Amino acid sequence: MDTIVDRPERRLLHVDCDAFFVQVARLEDPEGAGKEDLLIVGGSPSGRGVVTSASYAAREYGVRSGMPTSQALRLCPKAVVAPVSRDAISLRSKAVRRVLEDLSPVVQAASVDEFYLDLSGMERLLDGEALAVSAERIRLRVLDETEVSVSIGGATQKLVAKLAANFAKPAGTHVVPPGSEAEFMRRFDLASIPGVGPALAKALSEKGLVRVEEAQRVEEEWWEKWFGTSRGQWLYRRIRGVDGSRVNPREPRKSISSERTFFADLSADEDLERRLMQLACSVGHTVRRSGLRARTVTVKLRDADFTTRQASRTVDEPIESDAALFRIARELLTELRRRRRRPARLLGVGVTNLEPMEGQVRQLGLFGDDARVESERDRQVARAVDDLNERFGDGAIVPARVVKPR
DNA sequence: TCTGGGGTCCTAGGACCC
DNA sequence: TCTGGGGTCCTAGGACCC
Repeated sequence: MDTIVDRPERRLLHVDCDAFFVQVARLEDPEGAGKEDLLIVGGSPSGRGVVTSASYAAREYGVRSGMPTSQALRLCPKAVVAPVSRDAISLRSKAVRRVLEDLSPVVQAASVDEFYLDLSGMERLLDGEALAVSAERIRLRVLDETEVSVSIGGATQKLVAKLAANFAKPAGTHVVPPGSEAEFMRRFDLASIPGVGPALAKALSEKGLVRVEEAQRVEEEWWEKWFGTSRGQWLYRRIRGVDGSRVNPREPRKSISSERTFFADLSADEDLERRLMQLACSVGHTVRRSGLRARTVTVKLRDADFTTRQASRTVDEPIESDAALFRIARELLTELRRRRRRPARLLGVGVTNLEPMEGQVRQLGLFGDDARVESERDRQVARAVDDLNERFGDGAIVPARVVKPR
């Protein structure tokens, strides 16, 4: 149960990095792309990319993250599109997190650029410091130690703290006092509430509801009638700024995946299988590096017409090797292609049903190693490849051929 | 205008077990 | 002959977030 009843006046902060990818691009390349006022980060190498993050100047032209880069450049032709390395993103993100962990007992990383802090119970330690003062102190400390500009929202609820941080952007703080959550919510459109996406926003506007203010006047029974008990109640609470969820420091990873949109659509099975192999190896590597094994493999296929399908299979014993991953993935891909055969735009491999690798006792095969999904040799090969890649750099070792079916 | 890549969570039907 | 209900797991799809 995730509902808080015993502490109605929690002191929560939401720390949100301002245009994070743009900031990191500037820090990484201050003399080059970093100098551009109109800067867009994004666009995958496929050339079919979308905007990951746009500078505030570019946003004035209507550029938004998630927008196709081509469209962004039509809106803002003078903008410069730059890439930013994942390592740089990850290092900066960790740096911000370390500072926050120094300042707060409970820190949850909600994504690379968002963190929740719970300062409840620290009143005495902070000498009765007002939450707004704490927020500003933390903002300055992060900026000073990491060069990353953040905005911070404070409230009794995560949902409200997050909206308050958005409200304070850029480089600001905003605290919503206990008891004024519902009032604070009234300034927003329903579509800006986290959890209300395009589909739900459309359903709401078809009922004539666009503003939170209007929605707050609708009685609870109507919400339940329209959206069912659970979803209806969820909405009724949410538009009043109540979500009750806790700040959770560490949640175990539930899935690992890798997918690629091709530069040009692929039709040949051999081409798809080669890409599938690369994806399986990438996922396998992450699985092993994380000290995990997986029981369910999923293949995702997006056809040229953007129809997206997936197929998955669960095996009895968790696997970790590229070879086993690939064998299952290939069967799933074959099945998907049998059902519908179009040029493929995107291919993905993912695993779920993750289990920790350590402390696992491998059962001895009832039918011997050959009948198993994954053999001891498969695992040894995978580890050897990991070792070599670690020594000579990722990607130094690639499979010489497609592994034969068993 | 033509839609990335990494995730989480929810729903719903069917299999299977008790 | 027709007919239970609850729980768990698997699969597929979809909404949503950054």
